Amino acid sequence: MSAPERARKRASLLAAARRCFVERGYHDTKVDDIVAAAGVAKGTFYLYFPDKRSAFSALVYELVERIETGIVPVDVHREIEPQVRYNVHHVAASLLADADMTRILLNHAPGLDPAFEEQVRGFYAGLKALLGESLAEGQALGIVAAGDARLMASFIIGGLKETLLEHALDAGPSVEALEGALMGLLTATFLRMNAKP
Amino acid sequence: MSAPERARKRASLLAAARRCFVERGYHDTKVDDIVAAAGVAKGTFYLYFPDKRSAFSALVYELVERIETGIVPVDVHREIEPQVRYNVHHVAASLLADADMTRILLNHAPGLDPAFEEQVRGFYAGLKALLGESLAEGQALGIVAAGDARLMASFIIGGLKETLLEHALDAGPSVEALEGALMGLLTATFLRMNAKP
Amino acid sequence: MSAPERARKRASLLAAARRCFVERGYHDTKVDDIVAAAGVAKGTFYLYFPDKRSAFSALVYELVERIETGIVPVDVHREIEPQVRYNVHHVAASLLADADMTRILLNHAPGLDPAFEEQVRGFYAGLKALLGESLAEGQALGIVAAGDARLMASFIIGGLKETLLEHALDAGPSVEALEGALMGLLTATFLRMNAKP
Amino acid sequence: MSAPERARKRASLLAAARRCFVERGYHDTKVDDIVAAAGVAKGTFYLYFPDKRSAFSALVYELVERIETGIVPVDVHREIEPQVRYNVHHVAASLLADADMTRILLNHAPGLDPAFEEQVRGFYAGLKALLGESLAEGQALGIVAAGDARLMASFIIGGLKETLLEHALDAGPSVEALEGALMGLLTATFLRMNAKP
DNA sequence: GATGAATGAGCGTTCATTCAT
DNA sequence: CATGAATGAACGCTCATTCAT
Repeated sequence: MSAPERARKRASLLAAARRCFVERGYHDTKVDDIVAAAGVAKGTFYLYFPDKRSAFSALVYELVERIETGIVPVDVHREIEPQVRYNVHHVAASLLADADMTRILLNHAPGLDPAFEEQVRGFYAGLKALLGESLAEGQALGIVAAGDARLMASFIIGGLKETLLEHALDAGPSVEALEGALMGLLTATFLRMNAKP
Repeated sequence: MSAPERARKRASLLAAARRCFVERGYHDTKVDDIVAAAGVAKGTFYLYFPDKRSAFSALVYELVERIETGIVPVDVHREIEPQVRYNVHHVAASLLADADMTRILLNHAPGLDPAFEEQVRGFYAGLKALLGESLAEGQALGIVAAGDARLMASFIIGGLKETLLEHALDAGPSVEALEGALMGLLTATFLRMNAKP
Repeated sequence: MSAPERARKRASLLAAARRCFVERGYHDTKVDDIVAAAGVAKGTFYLYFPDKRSAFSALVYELVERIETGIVPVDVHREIEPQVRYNVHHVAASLLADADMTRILLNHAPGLDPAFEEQVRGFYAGLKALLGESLAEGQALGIVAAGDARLMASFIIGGLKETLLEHALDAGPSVEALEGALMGLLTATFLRMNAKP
Repeated sequence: MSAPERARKRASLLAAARRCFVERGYHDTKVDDIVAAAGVAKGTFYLYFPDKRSAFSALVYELVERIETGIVPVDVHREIEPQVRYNVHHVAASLLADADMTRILLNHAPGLDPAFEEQVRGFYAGLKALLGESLAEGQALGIVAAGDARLMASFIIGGLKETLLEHALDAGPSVEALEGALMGLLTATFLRMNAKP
């Protein structure tokens, strides 16, 4: 079997797994459900994943990767607003393009088991560090509200998680509208982007 | 068995359950663990709870109740800052007085099963509605930043969840310090409390 | 459940397991077979044994213990023949009283897994050491044929294993007859018991 | 594929299988292990053997054949000692040249399953019959100790199995030394070869 | 012939729940 | 009420075997 063929098969299994995890959560999804959804025999699952946990982990990892690689650290010497807007857009679009996985990442992933929680927490920690640095720089330039930058970063990440999850769960207005609203919220509160360096 | 005696036993079982859930998470906690921790026989558990899920649910409900009943809707015609500070204090103190349960409520509770998720979501929805109304009133009075009040409420709730969870997980500085920092963050961003009605 | 009651139940499970192991061998005996033979539910098995292997091990251990504790080291300063006869009788009777277990000990036990093999080999090693010492003493007294006593001990143990297993498998003549024949064989070959110290 | 080519491939598969069975035992050797060791694909195995059992069986059969065909019935009218020595040498050398297979034949083979056990028992039965006849003849000539010749044959076979297995397991002294010791043991006990017909 | 992906029956073990004492 | 032995459905994972390429 050629490598891309194998990859395609793996992806199809992963897609089936995603559907199941989304519908029933991790613990209520049986390997039998996944293979039934994928239309293969049980043993086939284990040709592509060492165990059930790995399939779940792969799904989360995929999403995390996609988000992380797309984020650009804000360069405070260039115009701020478009950069922030881009990052908000990237994160929101990544998550909302895949509302199912958002639910999984934000809702089911924590509390699975310590090792797994670590993976997810690491992801957030990375985001927070990145954002925290940008905020600190911005504060030095007077374009970000004063205060503990690390705390602010956590607060913002939390705010984004909550609003995006809500959107993913309730299928709210368009992504564009949500992004606009979030940008408005950020500029009205944390960012003073009319201030010039 | 007298009613209070029964209540005491139930509480002791619940306490044991909490310890277990905190240490191992819901799925890795066996009923055997709980009864062992409580020092009773296995059957006894089922005299007080119809099943394992109910015990977990009761723990969450307890915490949710405690928080909800203590929140005071902000009366915008009186001085804002102490009221907000009180609510922040109440929520933070409730959660952090019980870092274990915070972890459970914020980390393990979602994704358990649809019915349970509903319970937790309902709790947050209530908080957001309450906060959203207050924010809207505040905006009318010019003491809250402009923008979609409901979105703002979700964002703030999300920010609080994230920062409080982080605190519960990492055992950060004192509750008082955290509260102070959060108040600073809120007043620097969402609230314009120096504006007078 | 009282201790003896529990012991009785365990013994009944063990008896069922023995029947199954004897009929089908270790690997072809399923836990389902054992519990069916014992007339209990599957879970019950695991109340008495941590796993399938342990039940098997317990059976072998039981027999090994019974044999080992009954063996008396030959005191060469007292009359030899009755002591040897007693030991032969003890071993033969122990094994043949329980032809099933003999089959298991001599046929199925080796080759199960390294840890288990060790247990069985240790048992034989003990027997050989004991016998070897007696033979060496006997040689010093001129009542045992000359030669490498350790090798002789192994040879005799092997001979006993083979003849007793054959007897267990083919249900030969009475135990008494077999014992008599074996004594005859030993006195005609290894032992010179008419020689006096 | 030419017949010898096919035979060579089969032999290579068998060699790989032997290595695996020796290292891990029958049940812990997977067909995957064998084909990996042989460097062929899984399906190939089934072109040469109908199933896993057959490969094992073939290995045992090979050894059994080699031993059986080399044994010479003792002609009591010619000098006994060299003939016995030759047979002891042949059996010992066959087994010990291949300590691995000895372990398999003597340790793992029994207890695999009833059909297989039959094969191995048949082999021993043949040896015993052959030996028993020789012993009986020898007794008639006064050069073998008196007693039940069949029992004696079993005893001797058992003794040889045990000592040879021990040697295979513990890697004792040289084959020659062991053979010498065994001959000494046999002549000191069962055989009176100095007696002349 | 050779390959190796796919199969699916099968099994050991777990654990929430029940109920006779 | 309390107990804890018993239950049995359920599940993750294995691996000998098959068969389309």
